[in-house]
Amino acid sequence: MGKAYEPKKYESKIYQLWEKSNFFNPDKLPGKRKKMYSIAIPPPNITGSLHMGHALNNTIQDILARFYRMKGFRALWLPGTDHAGIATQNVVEKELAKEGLTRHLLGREKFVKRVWEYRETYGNLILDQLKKLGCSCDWSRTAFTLDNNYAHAVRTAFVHYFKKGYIYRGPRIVNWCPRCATAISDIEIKYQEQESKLWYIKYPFKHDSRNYITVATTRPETMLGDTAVAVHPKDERYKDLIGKTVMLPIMNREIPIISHHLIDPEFGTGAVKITPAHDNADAKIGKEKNLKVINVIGPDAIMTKDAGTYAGETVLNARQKIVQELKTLGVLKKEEDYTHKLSLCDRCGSAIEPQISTQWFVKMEKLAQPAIRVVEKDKIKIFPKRYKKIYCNWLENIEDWCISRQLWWGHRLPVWFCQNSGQKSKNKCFVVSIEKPKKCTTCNADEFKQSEDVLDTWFSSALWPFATLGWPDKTKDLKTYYPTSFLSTAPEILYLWVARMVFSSIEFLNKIPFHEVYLHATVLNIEGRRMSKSLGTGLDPLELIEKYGADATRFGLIYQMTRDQQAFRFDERALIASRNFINKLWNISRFVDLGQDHTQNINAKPMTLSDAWIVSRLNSVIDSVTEKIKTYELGEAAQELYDFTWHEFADWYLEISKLQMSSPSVIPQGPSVIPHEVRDDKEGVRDDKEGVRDDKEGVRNDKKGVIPNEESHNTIQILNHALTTMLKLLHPFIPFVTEQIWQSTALPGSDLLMITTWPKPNKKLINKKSEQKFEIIKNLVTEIRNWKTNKKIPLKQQTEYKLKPENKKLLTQKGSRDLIEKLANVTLII
RNA sequence: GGGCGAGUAGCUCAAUGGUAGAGUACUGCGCUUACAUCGCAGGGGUUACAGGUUCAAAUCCUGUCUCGCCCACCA
Repeated sequence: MGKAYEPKKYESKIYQLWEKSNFFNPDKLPGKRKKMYSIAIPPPNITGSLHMGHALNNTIQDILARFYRMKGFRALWLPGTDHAGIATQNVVEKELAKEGLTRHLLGREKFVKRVWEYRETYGNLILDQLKKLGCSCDWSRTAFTLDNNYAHAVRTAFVHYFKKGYIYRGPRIVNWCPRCATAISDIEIKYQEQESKLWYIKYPFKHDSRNYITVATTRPETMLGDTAVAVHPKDERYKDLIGKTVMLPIMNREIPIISHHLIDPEFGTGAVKITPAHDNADAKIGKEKNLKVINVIGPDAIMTKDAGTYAGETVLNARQKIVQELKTLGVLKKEEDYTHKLSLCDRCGSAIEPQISTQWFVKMEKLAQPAIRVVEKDKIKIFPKRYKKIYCNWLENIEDWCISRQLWWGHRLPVWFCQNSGQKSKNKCFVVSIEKPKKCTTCNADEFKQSEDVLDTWFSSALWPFATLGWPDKTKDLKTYYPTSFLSTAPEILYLWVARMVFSSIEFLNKIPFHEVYLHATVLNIEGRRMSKSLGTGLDPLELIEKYGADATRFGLIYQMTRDQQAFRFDERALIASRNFINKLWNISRFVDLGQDHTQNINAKPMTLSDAWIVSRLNSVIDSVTEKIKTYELGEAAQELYDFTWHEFADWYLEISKLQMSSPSVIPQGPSVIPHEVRDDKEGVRDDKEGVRDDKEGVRNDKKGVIPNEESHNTIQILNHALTTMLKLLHPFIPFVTEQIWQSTALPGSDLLMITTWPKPNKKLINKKSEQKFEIIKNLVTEIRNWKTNKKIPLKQQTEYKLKPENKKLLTQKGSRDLIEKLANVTLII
């Protein structure tokens, strides 16, 4: 073993050793293992590369998987990737753009083929990166959301919902990019501040054309499609006008004045023109109030025939001309300078034109109820607790889920439109079925065309925990590992993903998908900004692994985190500290040099006060760390292990062990410090120190090559036992170095540390009295050293120290005087 | 705009209502045969601000300020 631990030298070798063992596959684990533990990984996008959030989240999962594996569970951590519709399609489109191509030029079939090629090349990169991090996933079960069997699960789910009447088709307003000729999602929109005008327009009352209500708008051209004017129900100015009608200028259409709580009385005049066809908010109000939808802007951003005299104009031309006409008509009250956020297509920069189109929906009301109940009743526990309320609130106010997307990459809807039927419109009669139907029972058609739409990516990921185990088939895996035990993920996908898995699982399997959910902290950079590639505020975990090693990266991340945190600023200095800690552990091991078969249970008995103290502390730490991992207090557990290993075991016991192994007589002795339970061994109590001291004459301070006396031998056993225990406790956090230490000292044929048994605390050995007595000695030693430092006496220099009278009583413990004198290099004057 | 969280040592974070701790940085000494990625010792905090409850407040309550995260339909 080298003086310093070198991660690069060992990490890949150790990982290979684990993989070769097959123990990542729970079915290959030794022993009976009746209890199951399973985690479905939040599948990263195939376009993704590991970022700090992944590093944190997967470290958390690996800690849990390794912990329960060592606890004797059949632990499954099932890995995989998500096809990630929009994200992946965009990435490939950008690639195409570099070649001067577009997906439209390529055509759907070739484009999809191209995306599959992309997936073959890059799709598993992120999984390889997880291996670098040390993740103990069962790679033999790796899943992908577009696998054939997964696709079957997706279609099964769709058909199920449809047959139950939960899926329907309907109009819906979407963000439409006129140039790309597609609907795009909210996340594909970028916003740009723009200097513009706010136009105030008078809408005269029908029966009193001299009076009017004034509305304010940034988009006067949409007024051609207005079907109402809305005010806030409690707005005193307009209260009496609700229900009256006004005449829409230019179009001379009679439209009602309605009320709606979404209207902000503070904005403009407090009265808003409602254009359900071309505005998101208006569409919602329109739907609620059953307003007519009039399309005045076409998908090409040209005014439609319903725009009357403005038909055929571009949006901007129409706007200018309409403002002119309003002036002429004398209904333009005023125009104001106004800066507003313009929605632009992220890809091409065109202005978004909201459009009504036909989409598919899942009715949420009945699905949401049981999903709320299982969380309310803590059948599924969410950590941190505060997210429970947030989750329930969202589901209580949930709207129907739009599941169709006009993309090419994804699961096409299992909807088959009848082609040769008597129906005039080809899209009116259709069959919903898993496979292409032979005949339509409604219209007798026998030619079909599958829907061009694909499903929202989250529709397929909602099935992840059970589809990956083989659902809808009743597989052995499903029976064995479902429901899963634990889900760890980022808080921002609580709605998008977690909630949807819950109701899907209840709907399809009548089971919860997982027992506990942990929403981990967001990793911020040191300035407190979200780590993001596009902002350039991210750190690359792989570079950190390269620099500090995988263990230090893991430990440093976990060490900075506490369970209920919402976010923390990532500090690279924590990784340096972790690297140093790992090196410390390495060197502790070099000193202790397990040197014997540590796979055997070592029965070390505390013989001295120091022994009793360290053994007591060790057992407390086992107990506490075990509890903390179970309740996801991983940062707290890491800190406790750090402190114990370094500042108790290494700083104190290791130093004392040197004394115990060289001249045991200096050690505080005595039956009083040894718990009764462990004194049954005849070695446990010694009464003839003098004799032993004589025996020790000439013995080197080197435990190798000497015949150890009882105490020295016992000290070695305690060192061994403590180190063995620490390695086990630390293994889930820093698996590589602990396994390497284990391997470099294990006998041939012994187990991997990865599958050794998790330590159990021996509560009989937790001895608070010994701990207190030892604390006194520690404090006294520190006090004397401090005195020496202040007196500028080198610590090594032997000197006399006059004990303060109040401290004399502290020396009642046999041998404690000798220990203090040795540790502080003083001769006590009492 | 709504919801949530956070403001504690120079920096990153801890602390069931009871003497405010750690890592890092800093200062002094030390290459003591596991480790200088180290050891020993030390300095450093009116716990954002203002009130209140209490024998006792970093902690509980109210308000203010600042920052962050999530959600959202400001025409």
